[in-house]
Amino acid sequence: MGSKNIPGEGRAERKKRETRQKIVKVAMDLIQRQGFDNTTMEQIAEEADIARKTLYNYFPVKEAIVDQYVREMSAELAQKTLKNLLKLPDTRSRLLAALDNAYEWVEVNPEITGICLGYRLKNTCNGSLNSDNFTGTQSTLAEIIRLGQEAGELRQDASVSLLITPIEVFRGVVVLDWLKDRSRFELRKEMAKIVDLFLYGAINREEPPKMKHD
Amino acid sequence: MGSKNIPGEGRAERKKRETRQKIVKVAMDLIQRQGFDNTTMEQIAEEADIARKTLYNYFPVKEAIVDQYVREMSAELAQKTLKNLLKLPDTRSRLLAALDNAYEWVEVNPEITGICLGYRLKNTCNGSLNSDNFTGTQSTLAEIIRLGQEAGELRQDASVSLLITPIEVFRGVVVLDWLKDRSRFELRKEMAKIVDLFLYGAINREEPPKMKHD
DNA sequence: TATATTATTATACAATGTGTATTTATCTAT
DNA sequence: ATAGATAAATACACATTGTATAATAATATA
Repeated sequence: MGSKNIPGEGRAERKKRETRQKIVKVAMDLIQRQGFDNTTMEQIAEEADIARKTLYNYFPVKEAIVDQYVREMSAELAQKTLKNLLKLPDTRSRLLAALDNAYEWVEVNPEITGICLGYRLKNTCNGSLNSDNFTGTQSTLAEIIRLGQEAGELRQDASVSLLITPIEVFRGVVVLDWLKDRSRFELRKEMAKIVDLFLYGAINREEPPKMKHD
Repeated sequence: MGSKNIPGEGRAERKKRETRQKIVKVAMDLIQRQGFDNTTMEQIAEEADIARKTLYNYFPVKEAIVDQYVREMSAELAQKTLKNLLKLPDTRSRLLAALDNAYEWVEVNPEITGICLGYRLKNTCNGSLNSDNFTGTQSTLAEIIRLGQEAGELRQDASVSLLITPIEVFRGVVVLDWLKDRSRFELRKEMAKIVDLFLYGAINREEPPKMKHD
């Protein structure tokens, strides 16, 4: 514990950070072993050797602990993924690779994924918009889109943030769909279709456009 | 109460249906007046003149009452909307009209919308997939896409259910985005951009149907 | 009418999350 | 180094949620 000495950090701040880390570690151990619902805040507090009320000082709800954990994983994953992106030839393959990486994790951690997505949506609604709300996957996707625009491959009349919306959301939805019934389809195959739809749109290109005004 | 006599319905079934309706009515009155969090299940039960436990027999969680209400509203709205769709010339205008209608309601009921979306996502995760999980807006969008495919306007190599995913999801996301900070943009303008993106895709084209926005 | 079935209820319970006040640890200025 | 300021940790009490159990009431069916 406290292996890293961060310069402008007093004892209090360091201990807080350590406690926070310990909570996440201890909580995730319990949750992975017993399931989310079967793990109480009491237990987590006990195991982390703090009072229950203190635990609530660090994380206002149980889901927030899971969210913190997923953010850390996601950031870590994004860092690794980012390096490999430039090796790939175009936007399509980059998108597929990035999503593929993310799903690998999702497939192994379905419960955690579901809890985290639900929590984030709820928070989005309640409007407490955090500035550090940017997850690892999101930053990866943003970079892919930026690269695509730079190369002239993607349309430039739409901002990165507008373009990221659909693809980011597709990701969430496909995951949810898959969580509902894991045997129904293969996550990756479905994702490939969605990426295609995102890139080329829903309009039929075989025939000339039929957009007539009257 | 009990104004409609449904043929094969005994006394018990009728009373159950009536109680259910009464709960939704009473609960929504309270929630609209006091807010969701300030309305307790105790209060709702009291007002509906049933025991708290009985209330839980009808709705397992408070959010489920709101969801039920939104479903009813949504179905009603969809019926009205559907009639006007055929008068419109193409998919683009139909999509915009349908979403426009839906947003009118959302703008008036932001809290309810947020609660309902959050609840549905959570349920999706937990995998209890209801067969009657199809909302009014979804059926409207499905019909629009079906019409578009029939006219050869939309690509036919993708199923309705696949095509509906992105547009349905866009809808949710734009709403969420708007809920976060209602002053930031106009719901309808943003939606128009998203519809374009859905139809024409993110790829840069030689003769592009450029997005028309400021 | 008698009986089986199902819904309602009272009661008790575990757990979540909050508010308040007290104690403890850390930081800062002298 | 010490005293006071500041912030965190804690104990305690509380309202609320949602569940489990068993007794009671209402309804359907024979």
